[in-house]
Order: sequence, then C-alpha cells, then structure tokens
Amino acid sequence: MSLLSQPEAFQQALADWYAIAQRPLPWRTAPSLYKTVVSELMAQQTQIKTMLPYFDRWLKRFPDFQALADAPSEDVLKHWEGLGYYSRARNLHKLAQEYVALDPKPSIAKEWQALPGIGPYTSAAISSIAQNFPAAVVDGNVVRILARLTNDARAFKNNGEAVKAFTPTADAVLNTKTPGDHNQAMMELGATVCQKGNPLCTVCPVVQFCASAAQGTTEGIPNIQRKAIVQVQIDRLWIVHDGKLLLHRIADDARQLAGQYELPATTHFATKPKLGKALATKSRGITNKRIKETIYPLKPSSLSSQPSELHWIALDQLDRITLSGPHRRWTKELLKAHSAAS
DNA sequence: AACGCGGGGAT
DNA sequence: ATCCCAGCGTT
Repeated sequence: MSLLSQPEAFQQALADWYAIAQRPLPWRTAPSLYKTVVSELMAQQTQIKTMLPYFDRWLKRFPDFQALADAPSEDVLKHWEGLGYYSRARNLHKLAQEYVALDPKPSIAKEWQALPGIGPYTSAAISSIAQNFPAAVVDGNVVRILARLTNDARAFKNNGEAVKAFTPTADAVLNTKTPGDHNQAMMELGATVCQKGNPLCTVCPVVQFCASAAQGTTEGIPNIQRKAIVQVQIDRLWIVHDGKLLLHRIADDARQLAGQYELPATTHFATKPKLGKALATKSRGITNKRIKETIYPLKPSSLSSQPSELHWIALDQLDRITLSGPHRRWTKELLKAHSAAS
C-alpha cells in the first residue's frame, strides 16, 4: 500500500480510526466557529492538555465574539496569564473586534488569514474545521507523520523549512470531502500515536502506508536542526514591607511580557543592592534560553533609590495584576513560607 | 530567511 | 537537561 498512489485508502483508514479514537475535547462536543477560533489560537505552540483549563475559563468569561470584542484588554490579558506568547491574546482580542464588524464574514482560508494572529496553519484549521473548506493544515504533527510515511530522512534547518517541504504532500493526501475531520485526525494521530519518541507503530491505523515503519527508521524522522541553548543568570529581589510587595512592571511597549509584573531584578536599581543569603533558586527553560533565577531577600530600608517602574503591590491585591507565569507561582510559594515564618 | 516570543509536558 | 508543542509577526 502506498500513500500517494492510494490516497483514498489512506484517508479511509485514518477516518475510521479517528471516529473511534479521538479525544473528547471541549470544542468537539458542541462545536461552534467561535470555539474553533479560540481553541486554534490557544493551541499555537501549546500542547492541548496545557490549554484545556484556560479554554474553559475563557469560554465562561468570553462566551462569544461579541463578549470578547467588548471586554477590556486587561481582562483579556489576565485570562491568558500563564499561557505564554501573550501576543496571541492581544491578537485574538483584535480579531474579535474586527470579526464582529466584518460583513461579509470570512468563509475561505485566505480571508481568515487577513485577521490578526491567523497565519497559514490557523486559517486552514479554522476554515476546514468550522466551514468545511478544503485546506490542509501543516503543523508539527503533520510534518512528522508525512516525513515518516514517506521515509524522508532529509535534514531540515528549522521547522519552517520542514513545513514548506511537506505542504504539497499534505495537500495531496487531504480528504476534500471531510477536510476538518481529516486535518484533526492527522494531528490527533501525531499527538497520540505517531509521537516523536516511542511511536506506537503496532497500533497505528496507517502503518501499512508507512515507508519508515517498513524500513525501521521511524524514530529518527523527521530530522530537524535545533538552535543552541543560551544560559542566562538573573538575580532577583524579594522585598516585603507593610503588607506590600515590590514588583517591577514591564513596559507596555516591551517586546517581551509587555505590561506584566515580575519580581524586581538587581539590574532595575541604579546601584546593585548588597545581597545576603539566597531565599530560593529557580531554573526554567524558555524557547532557546536556560534561565537560572536566584531570589534574595532584602530590607526596604537598604534601598538607595526606587526607580519609577517599580511598584508596591498590596499582598491581598496580587490576584488583580498580571504576573508572568513562573513569577506568579514563585510569589505564591514565597508568600506561604513568609506567612508561615511570621 | 531568520529571529523572538512563554511556559510546560514528556522523557 | 532537553526537545517540542494544532505558529505568527517582524526584521
């Protein structure tokens, strides 16, 4: 059996599997265009499992395009807090405002792509899933599946190059009768069976079409180069006084974490504060950085000056502001220890 | 074409 | 510790 000579047989095997194996996701049980749009924006570079609680909260607070369009932006950002890639939230907000004013509404992939936050992948996903438009999605899952099905061991410089390379194949195997289910089935297969490590070929519904399975080369495909990881060290301060915590507010026009709060770093002060024994050391990875952050306790009396971007936030008001994800978590941890100690 | 953007799940 | 995730916008 060959993928490209018998695309209909491949499509059928995939569809039969998807009908029984698909996960019950909240945007599948009672589908709507709005749910499709929200889920696709949230799913960009984010695992489905990670976004599920965010999706539910979002739908409760912003049940439709109009409610989202009317919401204040602080509210929108607050509901995205912790999910990362915050431009997605700003784009989704703008998208809702543009969408409610649009007439006629977008109905094909190219029209969706004109809206903010919608690129080639998301336009194909929305139009195929919600509007039965025949556009093939090419995400990380689809790249992996197609590279393996065709036993393509080429080395790609980055993910974008691989996406481009497999787009013609994705178009060629698309089931144009049921493009939405076909696209979701491809991604579902990649997420649950054709995984990066330990692919479950013995239960794969399309293994008979898979050239890499026949050759035993599946696990090493696709071959995509990665960027070097950069190590970063940041010293931060834990300054509590009179029931308030000193936090740094990132500028609204910053490229990174705009408008969000974080624990102040020593670099935020004109003269580096004198540090004692560390309160905690945290390590995390983001994109191509490995960040080590050491948090030092400091008495406010030892501060020489206070830059304007630093703000005292009452401890019982912390839930009202948006902190970057890890800093929200650490703040909660340290407050717990702080109250236990006092 | 290359780069920056977050945070977390899985191994 | 490392890879990668239902990618996009900017440079």
